[in-house]
Amino acid sequence: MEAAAPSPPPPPPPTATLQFPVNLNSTLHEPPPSPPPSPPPSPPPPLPFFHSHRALFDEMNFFAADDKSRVLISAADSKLRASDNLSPTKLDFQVNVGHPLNFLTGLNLLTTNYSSDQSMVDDGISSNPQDTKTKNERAVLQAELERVNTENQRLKDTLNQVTSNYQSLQMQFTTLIQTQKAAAAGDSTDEKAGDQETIRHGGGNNGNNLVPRQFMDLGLATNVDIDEPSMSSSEGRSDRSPGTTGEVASSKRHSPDQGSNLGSNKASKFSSSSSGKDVDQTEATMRKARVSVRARSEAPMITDGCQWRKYGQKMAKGNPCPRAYYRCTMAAGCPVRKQVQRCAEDKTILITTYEGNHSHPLPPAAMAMASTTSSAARMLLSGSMSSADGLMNPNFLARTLLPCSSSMATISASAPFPTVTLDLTQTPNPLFQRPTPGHFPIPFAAGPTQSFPQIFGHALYNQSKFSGLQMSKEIEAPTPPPPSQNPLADTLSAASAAIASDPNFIAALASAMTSLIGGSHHQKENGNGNNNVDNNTTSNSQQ
DNA sequence: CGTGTTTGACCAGCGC
DNA sequence: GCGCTGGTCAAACACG
Repeated sequence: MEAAAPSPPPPPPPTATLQFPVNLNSTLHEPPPSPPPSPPPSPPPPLPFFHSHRALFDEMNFFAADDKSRVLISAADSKLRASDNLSPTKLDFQVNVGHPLNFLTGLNLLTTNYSSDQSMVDDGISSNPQDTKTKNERAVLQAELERVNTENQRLKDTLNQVTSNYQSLQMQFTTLIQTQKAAAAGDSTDEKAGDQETIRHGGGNNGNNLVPRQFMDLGLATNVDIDEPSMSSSEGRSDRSPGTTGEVASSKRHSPDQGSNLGSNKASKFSSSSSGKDVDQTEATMRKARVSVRARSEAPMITDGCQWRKYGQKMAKGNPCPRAYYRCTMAAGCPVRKQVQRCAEDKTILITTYEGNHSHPLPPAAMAMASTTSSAARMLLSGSMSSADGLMNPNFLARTLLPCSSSMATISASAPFPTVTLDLTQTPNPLFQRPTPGHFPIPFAAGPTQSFPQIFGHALYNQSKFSGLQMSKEIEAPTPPPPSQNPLADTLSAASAAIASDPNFIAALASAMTSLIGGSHHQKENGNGNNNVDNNTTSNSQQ
């Protein structure tokens, strides 16, 4: 009974709702309700914080909305400038704008003399050498702020451009696939080879461009997926009025058939034309594509930023832990559903399986996970469309979806549903292991080398269709995925590495993911998985 | 009273 | 056809 858990009403999201990436230091989260009566407990000024958190501005801004970013920085800036009404706690925070250089000394002075600086900071008449020094340091800090602002803006511009390119190329890719499908209809054997070839070598530009675009989809793609329009058709079914029962039946009960269509009738259906039927079929297939996420968590459910309503629970065969069924309630008719179940072998592993695409805007917190799963599903289905087997190299997904981790991605296109599994239980990336005060520390903690197969689920062991891509070899290997084994993987590796090498992106991604998963604790505690992420999505009492 | 959860019943697919 | 299983429904219930 999840609802039975004591769930005090979530505290109203503080103004610093973007703190979620900053959860590395919970002390920064606590807005001082009133100026602390005493200075920070630690005698030495907390300036060193700043050094370690300097990059947080980048990572926060990376995902942050513009306004919030500016607010954040301007707030810090104002704190640097203001000398009044600054509590010692706030002063600690301001230090975070610092530069890893020696001007910490200057800040130290500022802090040390804070109580008596009220008059000397702004009067501008003091000839005190300390004052001059302080001013210099302030100037340095302001310059640094300017630099950070500029960098942030540049990153956002780059982000927008990449996103735009991605969407454009994705459309081209889809068109290309369908065109090839039409051309090669009826010849499934050649079709597979041709599609694989398309992915690997399909046009120097396309093949190369495709990779980073899909990679970027991880955090940037919106929920407005290509199949989004068709979601409206599924919205009617949520009413569950008797009149829509037929639709429900057609959309739900036929799912296995749709899954089989991936292998049998899909080609002809996709090659029929570019009419809405194709779109419907794609959408229907997409909705049935599943993305599973394995993560270590003792929370009943990982926080992905969405609102979910539990609508069923069943005991699944072969697992003593019940499987819970949730549907997204962030918007009426949202077709997204997920199943949550603990791994039978290791109950610390939570297996969350997502299905469908959101038919509504998502908060930033949900965007990351939703985009990840959506991308995985789309990629899987792209593979399905290009290949009757719906195959992809696991490295592709692993590096495309989670480039900064070594988590493994596996795919099963076998019946009943094509499934992508993202294994986050063995992420060695310290970013994911960083203990987060105030947050649930488990989620991405790297446990011992996992002993589970990288794939799970009903039919996932039936990987006969994957033999051609050495899936099983990698899947069964208990070690991290080996280096890429084909040109596609090489290309992807290079592209992913290039992007992943950006420390800002890594930090941002890590923060986002950490936040997403780390919030699971709060979700259970206060029934709000977003309260630390986005004030626009507040009041979403989950479960 | 509204919202969300629980849980038994129901339905469809699948294998024998 | 029958039983098993996965998935969903919906009435009952809990909670704020």
